[in-house]
Amino acid sequence: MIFKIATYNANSIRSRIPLVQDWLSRNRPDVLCIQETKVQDPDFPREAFAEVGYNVVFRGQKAYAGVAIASREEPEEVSFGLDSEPHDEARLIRATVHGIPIVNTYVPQGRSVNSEMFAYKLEWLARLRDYFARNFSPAQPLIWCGDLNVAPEEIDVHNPKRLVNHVDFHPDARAALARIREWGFIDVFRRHHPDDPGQYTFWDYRVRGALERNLGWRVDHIWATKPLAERSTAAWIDREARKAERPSDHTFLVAEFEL
DNA sequence: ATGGTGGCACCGCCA
Repeated sequence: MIFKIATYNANSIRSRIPLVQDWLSRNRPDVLCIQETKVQDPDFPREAFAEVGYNVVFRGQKAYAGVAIASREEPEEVSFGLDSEPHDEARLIRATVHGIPIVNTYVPQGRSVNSEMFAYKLEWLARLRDYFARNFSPAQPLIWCGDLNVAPEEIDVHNPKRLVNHVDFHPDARAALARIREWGFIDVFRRHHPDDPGQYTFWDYRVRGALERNLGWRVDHIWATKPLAERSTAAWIDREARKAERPSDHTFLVAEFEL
């Protein structure tokens, strides 16, 4: 079978219900990982997912962060948060779907390089590496996806020289991400698009004409351990979804695997 | 040029 997984930073799931329902109906992925749901669990619009044939598990809070995994099959082994303090349950959700463990994260953005929040981001990535090492093996199938809030390489931002002190492209953030990659992940999108510049998943609302001028960032990712990455058959960014009515500032990233 | 837009909170915070 072809196993199709997608990731999407919704920037409020309640604001994005029509867009997400339409996208799920047209694309029918096995799994959609969502970040920045921005809703407390009792108010999560689970019925909107059921209407288009999806189960959904989630953990959120008021106003910020929040993660969810929607899937056609019932998810197994669902858990929330890191395995060290603070758990940050609204930033990490894990589930097994069709036998494949999936970790969906909304990595802390970090605000500015000199802030405590940036130090927290770097610690968070280091703790996430430990989480993978304690709970999984790079020899087993595993998908890590989500808004990782890091553009890994120069090719992944529109102006690498100017953005070097941005929290999503700072050398320390890139090094922290590389440490996790070295544990045993392959960047599935890049595997299918080597040396293909201008492939972005996020265009800042605040930059005038950002999408048209392609002033974007590739900060949303689908990574897989080697045994699974070797089975990936395609990966693409759905740029059209960023042109929808009331779009998120991010768009959908999709990958397919032959299982 | 320390803005701009968008979302959700509530009268600012986060991205």
